[in-house]
Amino acid sequence: MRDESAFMVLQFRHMKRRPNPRLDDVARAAGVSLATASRALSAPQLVHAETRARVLSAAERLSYVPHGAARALATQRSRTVGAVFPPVDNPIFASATHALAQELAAAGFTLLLASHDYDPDAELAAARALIERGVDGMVLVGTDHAPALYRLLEQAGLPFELTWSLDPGGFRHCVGLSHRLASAHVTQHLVELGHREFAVIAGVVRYNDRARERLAGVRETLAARGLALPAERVVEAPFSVADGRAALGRLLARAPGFTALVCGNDPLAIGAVLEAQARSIAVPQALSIAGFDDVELAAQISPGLTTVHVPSADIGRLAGRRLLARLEGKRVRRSEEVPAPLVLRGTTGPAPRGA
Amino acid sequence: MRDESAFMVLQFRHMKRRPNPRLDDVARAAGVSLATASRALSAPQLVHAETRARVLSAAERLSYVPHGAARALATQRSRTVGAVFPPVDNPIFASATHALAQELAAAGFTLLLASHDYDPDAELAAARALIERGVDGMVLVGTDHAPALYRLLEQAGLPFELTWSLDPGGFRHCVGLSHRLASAHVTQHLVELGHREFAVIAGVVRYNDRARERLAGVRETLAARGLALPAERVVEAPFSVADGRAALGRLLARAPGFTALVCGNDPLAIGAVLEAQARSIAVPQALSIAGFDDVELAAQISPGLTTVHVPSADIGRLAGRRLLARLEGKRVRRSEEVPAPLVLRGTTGPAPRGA
DNA sequence: TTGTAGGCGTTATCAT
DNA sequence: ATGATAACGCCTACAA
Repeated sequence: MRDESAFMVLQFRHMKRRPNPRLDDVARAAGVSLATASRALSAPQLVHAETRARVLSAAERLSYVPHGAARALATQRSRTVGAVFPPVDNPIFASATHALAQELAAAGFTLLLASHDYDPDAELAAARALIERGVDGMVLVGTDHAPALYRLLEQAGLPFELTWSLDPGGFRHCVGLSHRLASAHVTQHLVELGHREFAVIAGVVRYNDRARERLAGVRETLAARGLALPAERVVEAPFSVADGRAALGRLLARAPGFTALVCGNDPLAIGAVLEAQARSIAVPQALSIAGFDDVELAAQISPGLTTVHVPSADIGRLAGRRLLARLEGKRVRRSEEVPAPLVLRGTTGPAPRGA
Repeated sequence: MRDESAFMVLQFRHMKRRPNPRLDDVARAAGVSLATASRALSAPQLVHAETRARVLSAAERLSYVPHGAARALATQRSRTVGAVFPPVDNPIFASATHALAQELAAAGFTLLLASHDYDPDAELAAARALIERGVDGMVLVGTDHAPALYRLLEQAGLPFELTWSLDPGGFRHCVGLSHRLASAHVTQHLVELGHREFAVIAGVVRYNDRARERLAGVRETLAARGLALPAERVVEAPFSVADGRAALGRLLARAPGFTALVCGNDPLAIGAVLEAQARSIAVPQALSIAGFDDVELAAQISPGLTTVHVPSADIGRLAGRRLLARLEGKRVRRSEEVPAPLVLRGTTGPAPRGA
């Protein structure tokens, strides 16, 4: 029972707003018990239609807002899902975040979002914060995570989905693609165009299985054909168009003579295209360039960027859908692969004859 | 040792569905009362160093995780902030989201994120969901919100920050800039370059005060100079490079003869530049083009895009910082303006002589 | 410095 | 169909 006198004192002393109405107040206003009011709102079928109407109108009149923490404490579920993403300002993660949030909202769930800068410790800390907040499930990106994070999730019994990548062990829930395979397809395509001299601008591979696998895909494919990929022909660069430009500059200074350039992501590739054009290197006549991700701009620059289409919004949506299904006790297949087709546009072409 | 305890816990869970340890368990393991354990964790200075150490190690050993909902219920604060953003996949919002999340995390707060597609009703619903989750504060974008949303926030006594825009009434907390003024600067710059025939690709102005104000800035400036801006010279387009390309096409078909094109945002402007180049319209010799936002790519295309620099990450960071300050009872100035300088690059130049 | 006990706002298990 | 009443896990006066 609330202490009305304390409430009055507050009124007089600080002119404080009256506290938000509780279910208790709604019940009283509707002339029913607390229990009935609760049922009327969260299990309407259990209550007489007329009573229910009285409760609902009372709630409306008082502009009652349920208290999530109290509900969470009583039910032991928060209707909340956590996601910890590397820089959310990477456009591909941004669209996944949006899709995930929408998918969750449609089911009455809310997204708790944390981000970090490709730092496993920061990721662990962020995840811990989300778990304390009582998220019912979690979405992570890729498979490179601190062992302590996996332990934490498993000990807490929290369902989680890995995204973008497929779990190599195959026993964790994930929705993504084989970056190695897709990258191999790109490389293969260039080999078939007659290219023999390759260079690579890889994303930063540390703590990033996607970047690592993409690079491995190039390496494997070239090795299988007996083609060399000397160390000077491989540079790592962070994620931006400017980095792509600079990286191409470094490659050209260090080990010119390549006719095909495979990039770890689209911004890097677009940067490389811009830099090549600025140096009057004809793309694709003198240099073929391929990217990865298929961001919007890839189709808009000219020539259009050959790349791998990664359905990032779908990944976010699917991760949400799968998590929601699991929370309802449904079973989903452990590993879900999304299609990641090679998209051929204008930046790749036959190797120049003289090469 | 650490591995050992993890192993033991797993063993235990296997044999018996042990619920997660509560503070109670920690207290018992440390041989202190529940209250002391609580203080040791959330008000360490109130507890004897040695006792504190015992509690902390017990918590560690049991891998205790505080129950956020219970804590929130008891303290009436969730250490959580909500943000409801229009499509988070817009890169400018993405970087703000990232910065906001980081700023909050540094203070031990977590971000609840919801997004919508420029629909005030969806926004209202999303905000309501966040409020139910007990957020301590809220971040909104712009000033175009359902009156019911403002009522809701004020009734709940929730502190909130409007971002990107400045509140015209000047009495709501906000951190942003005058889109009208910045847009006027862009227009002014083009007028000074001798342009007299203008066209505009505006963002969709419905439910979007930023787009509306930017358009108004162009209109006002031209009107003040006695320059016309006929209706056929203004098109609205959603947010994308492809839309920018198409929009320029429409303008050229409908009312050619303009020498200056002001765009509501950078993707639209970049699309226009690409389309002009595809049509062999020299930029800026035959057509000057200006954007708004200064996304990364603006500086990378050639010629570089003249635009207004909007410090979106700063906006996110500041919104977080201001909200946190207010939650600590500090006062912040109601309206905080961020600098939004005009950035002159290569897409704008003197009007062609013959025009 | 530490312990005891009441309360935070719901849900859920009982009766009725 | 409805009502009374324990939980739920933690915080925090108040007492010792």
